[in-house]
Amino acid sequence: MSKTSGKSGSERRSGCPLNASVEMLGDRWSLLIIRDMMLRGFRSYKELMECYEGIATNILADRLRKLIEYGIIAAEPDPQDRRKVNYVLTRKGMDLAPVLTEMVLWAAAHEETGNQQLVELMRGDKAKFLADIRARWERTQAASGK
Amino acid sequence: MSKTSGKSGSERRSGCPLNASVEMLGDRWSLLIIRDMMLRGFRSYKELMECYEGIATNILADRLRKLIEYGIIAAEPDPQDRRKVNYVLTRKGMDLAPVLTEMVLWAAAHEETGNQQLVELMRGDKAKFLADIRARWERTQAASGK
DNA sequence: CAGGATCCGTTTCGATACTG
DNA sequence: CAGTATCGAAACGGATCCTG
Repeated sequence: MSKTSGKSGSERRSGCPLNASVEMLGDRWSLLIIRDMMLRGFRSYKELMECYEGIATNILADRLRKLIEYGIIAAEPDPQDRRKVNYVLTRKGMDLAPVLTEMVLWAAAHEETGNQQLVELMRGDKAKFLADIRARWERTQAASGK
Repeated sequence: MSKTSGKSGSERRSGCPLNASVEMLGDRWSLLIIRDMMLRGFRSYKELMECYEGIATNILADRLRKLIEYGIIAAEPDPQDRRKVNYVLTRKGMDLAPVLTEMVLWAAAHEETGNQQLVELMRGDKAKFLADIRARWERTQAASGK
């Protein structure tokens, strides 16, 4: 569908750093989903759904699908309950941690914001903060048998 | 506009860091506009327009208006040619430099990307890179009489 | 000519209802 | 619980027109 003018932007704008990534991250939900998986440890559709009550079921499903397609998250069966699906960050997704951190710090500096503890944690020792969440991620990777 | 259901998300999702900011940055163009103003020194409607040939005039105008409204950029008359308008980053906008930098580095690590020189510059000494672009910005501020 | 505003067809989003 | 189907609303993109 949609062959009105051939290329709808993505192809035209490639070659410059960021253009392709914005294609994925440049929407209202993706960054929030990644943030909550990274910083709050969310893993299931339900957790994400309840968090932002505003999101529609189909939108959440769609964003999760696209994030998977893009290699930022992966869906894997829950080790305890094989019927359940857990969404986990891939390494590529975890590598977004510095971006998210800088964004939270920016937001904290320029907007009213909640969760000052988290902000302080980031601001105090950014490198340590990043190392810590990465280490936690490594452990979950090991736990899930990867 | 858009008063279909009273509160369209922003109010419901406040309190958590990032929610409000994503409202502004979470779209396909805003981050690219900021990047080009910050990293490539773009200042005019025309420069931006020609850069991403894909963007429609009304969309660019709309994004510029919203970025101004949000305090990320400002419009001021060109000192040489009073008919022209220059768009410049505010301090709040410049403070996005670390975010942009991390994003570019992420994109460079995980996507094919152009402009490797820029990436190398960032990766080599991130702090110096950030200090440099901020210093350049300070100079333009001084030059425009602010 | 730069910097938009307006109109219009197309694409995407989002709320609700519904389903395995 | 974890989504899919549907359908109206909003955003987008392109072309054109307006204004200083």
